[in-house]
Amino acid sequence: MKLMVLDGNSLINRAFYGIKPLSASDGTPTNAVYGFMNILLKLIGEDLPDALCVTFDLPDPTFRHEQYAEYKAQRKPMPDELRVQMPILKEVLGALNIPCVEQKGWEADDLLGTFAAKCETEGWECVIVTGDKDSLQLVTDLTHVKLVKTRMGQTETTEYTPAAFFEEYGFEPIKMIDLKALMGDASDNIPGVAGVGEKTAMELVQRFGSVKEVYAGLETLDIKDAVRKKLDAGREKAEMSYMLATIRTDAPVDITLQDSLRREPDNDRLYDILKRLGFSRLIDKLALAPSKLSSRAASAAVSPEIVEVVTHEDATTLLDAAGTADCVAVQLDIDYFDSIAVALPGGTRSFLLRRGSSDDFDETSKKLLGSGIRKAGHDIKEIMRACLERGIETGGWVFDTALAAYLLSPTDSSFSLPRISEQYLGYLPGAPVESGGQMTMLEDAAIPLAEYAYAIGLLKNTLSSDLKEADLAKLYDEIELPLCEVLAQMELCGFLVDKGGLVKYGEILSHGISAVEEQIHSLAGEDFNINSPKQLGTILFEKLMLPAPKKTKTGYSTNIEVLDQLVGKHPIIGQIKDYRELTKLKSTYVDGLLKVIGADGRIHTHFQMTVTATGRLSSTEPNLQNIPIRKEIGGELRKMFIAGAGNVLVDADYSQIELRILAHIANDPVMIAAFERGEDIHTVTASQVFGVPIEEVSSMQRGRAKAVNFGIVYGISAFSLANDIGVMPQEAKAYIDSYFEKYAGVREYMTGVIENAKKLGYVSTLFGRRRYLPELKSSNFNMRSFGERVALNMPIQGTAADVIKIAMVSISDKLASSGLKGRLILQVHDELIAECPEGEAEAVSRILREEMESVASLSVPLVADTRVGKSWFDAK
DNA sequence: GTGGTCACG
DNA sequence: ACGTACGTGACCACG
Repeated sequence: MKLMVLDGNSLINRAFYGIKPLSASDGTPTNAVYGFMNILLKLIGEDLPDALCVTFDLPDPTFRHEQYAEYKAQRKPMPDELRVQMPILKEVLGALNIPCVEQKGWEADDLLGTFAAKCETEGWECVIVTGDKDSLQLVTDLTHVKLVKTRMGQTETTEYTPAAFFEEYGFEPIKMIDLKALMGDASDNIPGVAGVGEKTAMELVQRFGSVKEVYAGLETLDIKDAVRKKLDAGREKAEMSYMLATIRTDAPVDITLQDSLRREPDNDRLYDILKRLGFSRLIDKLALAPSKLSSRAASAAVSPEIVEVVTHEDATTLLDAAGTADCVAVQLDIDYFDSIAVALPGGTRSFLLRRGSSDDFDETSKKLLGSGIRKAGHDIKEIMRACLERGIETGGWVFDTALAAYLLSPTDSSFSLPRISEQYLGYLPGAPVESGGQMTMLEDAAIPLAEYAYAIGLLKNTLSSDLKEADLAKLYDEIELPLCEVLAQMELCGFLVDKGGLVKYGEILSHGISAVEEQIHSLAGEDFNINSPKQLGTILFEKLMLPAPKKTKTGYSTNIEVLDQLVGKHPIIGQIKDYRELTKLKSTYVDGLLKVIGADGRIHTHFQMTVTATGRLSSTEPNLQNIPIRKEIGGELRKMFIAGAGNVLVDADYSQIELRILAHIANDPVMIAAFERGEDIHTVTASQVFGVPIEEVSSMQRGRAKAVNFGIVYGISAFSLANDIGVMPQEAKAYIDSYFEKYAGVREYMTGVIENAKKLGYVSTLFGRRRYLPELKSSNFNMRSFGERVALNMPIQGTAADVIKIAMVSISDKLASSGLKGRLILQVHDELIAECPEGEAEAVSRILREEMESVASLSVPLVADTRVGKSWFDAK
């Protein structure tokens, strides 16, 4: 049997400080409860305990440690945002049927120790979960401690067994008491021996075993005189500290091990609480359904009446109404085009048409999708693509609920229709319907569609007024919505691939891989899976005894940084680097791309419009935005991306768009002047930072200046810059200081943008795109620093994203209106690729360049370079 | 499903 | 004193 006992106070504290602020719709802070739940569920999943309980301490300073009561009183009080979450957590635990243990006057450690002792008596295993190292003294063969850390919202645990503890500390767990008796512990008000700190205490315990033995041999043992003196003076304090540091195991808790055996949660109650807290992902994860009561209550007010359109006459009536309406809401099944639902504005009904049961289904749906009817939909780019693929003409899409929700808050985790409907309307469409009661004539599968259409109609109202309120309407109407069709066309077009060439290239790679693999295995003296970081780590750092410079939480790190440090120490390293490079190319690119070449020989990526936090697009299935180019062998791959017969590719990319945007936003005269004169910005920066004339900048200096420029865009820190360019942090700091001295406008921008973001709670781009930054309010240093870096970066990266999106829309218009055959086929953040007949190359190049450069008039010129070629390799 | 690794801007 | 660049997606191993 296994008991898991969680240190409630410690864990909720960790969660509170480690997780960005979250709140329920009524404003109640919820981050600590959320974090606690995640830790709890993760650990239960990992450890599968038979019994569970959570301890909470209610310290009563007069009961124990009375001498130090005054220190306790000075402890920082719990922040209000955390205090209000304590009862909520207990409520959740109650619904989970997990017992909470509180005992006035007893500290968390004593309660944990008491449970551990109970387990030891019964022969149960015990896992103590806490964020506090104090309880490590409880570790035995039966009792393990899992130490929880939260980093960047991620929770990590380290399990301490007696062996793991010994490896780290060099003595047995129980000797923790001796350690603390000597070094003391300010947070627990244990004085320790004055003048003895961690280092000395560790050494004493490791060498002599215990406080007792140290004092027994104080005169004779080999101890530095200075230390001996301090120990002698602190004898009494040490004895008292030993007592204070010893965790007690006799707290009078009235919960038995039997009481803590796991029981089924009270699902209805749990659902209601989690819903109130807005923890929808948790609800999904726990597969909780609304209880019958709350389901009816939540949806009764807004569920539409579903009307099936059967006769020709029904259809005509609907089409007439839709044609005169300002905007109708439409949802359809884009996989089969078998059903389509329509909701009229202001109505309470949702109309459903289905192939097979509606007369003239094809005819009617065609009219509904046509440009004569103004429509709102969810993810209209996907709908447009689906229509284009089937040769169905479509138009009249004037609202997209997914895009609207994305613009309002791009960092939300999902923009699925039910999610945003629940978020903005409190209505969950497509929820399982109670069977029995009123019989419905409709198949269950069709009901969600009708409810979705209805939700889209309601959402349009809410979201469009929210967009106006947040000054996002222009961005939405003039950039995002028009872009949908551009992207749908690009996806439809696709990128032609030389399949035969790709296969051959794959074969060459395979030969290379076999050869390298063989060499690696022979150098290692055994066969193993080189792709397994675990096995590779064992070979490198245990068998070959190479120095392991870095560890990950699961083992040795074997990433490229580590390997680079080991180059020259063993011939296997270079081979492993080659192996990695070759297998990456083979599996991700050659095999991966071959899998997604369409019947037309072209690759049709999917552009995601609602994924990134900054407004960029992303590309999936496959990702065409990360095709290799930096290394020679990978660049070969771009030769396989080609133009069709008689066509060429036109590649246009912005030059230094992010730094130009920075120059504009920061209104920095030095940087603006450099761009106006058309100078190489990295060289200019080097000249500024290193104080040498432009002509004398060395390539090393230019390289470092380039890293500084990148760093500025990302929200720089001396540490990371140093790491990046391989200098000492002081040196990196000197570069940054010098940079800010020369580019004073940039410095002002950096401080100003953060200040402003703290005031407003968000940052925005030149075109008004927003990103909210709750991290800035975090009391956790790392979290807050992250928020500050994002505040610096998002306006730059996001403005660049806006700029190229605008260019895409105008290029697409211009290409069509000038009667050219050329079409855009790909976007890679600052680069656009078009395909056109050879004869159009010049005209298309000019359109790309001109439209890209004239998107906005900034205080620096926007510059785009174009090239023409038969393959992506040639055109770049 | 998650973490490590590595491809891109 | 804290631990460190910004934004993505795909593949593999492993639990």
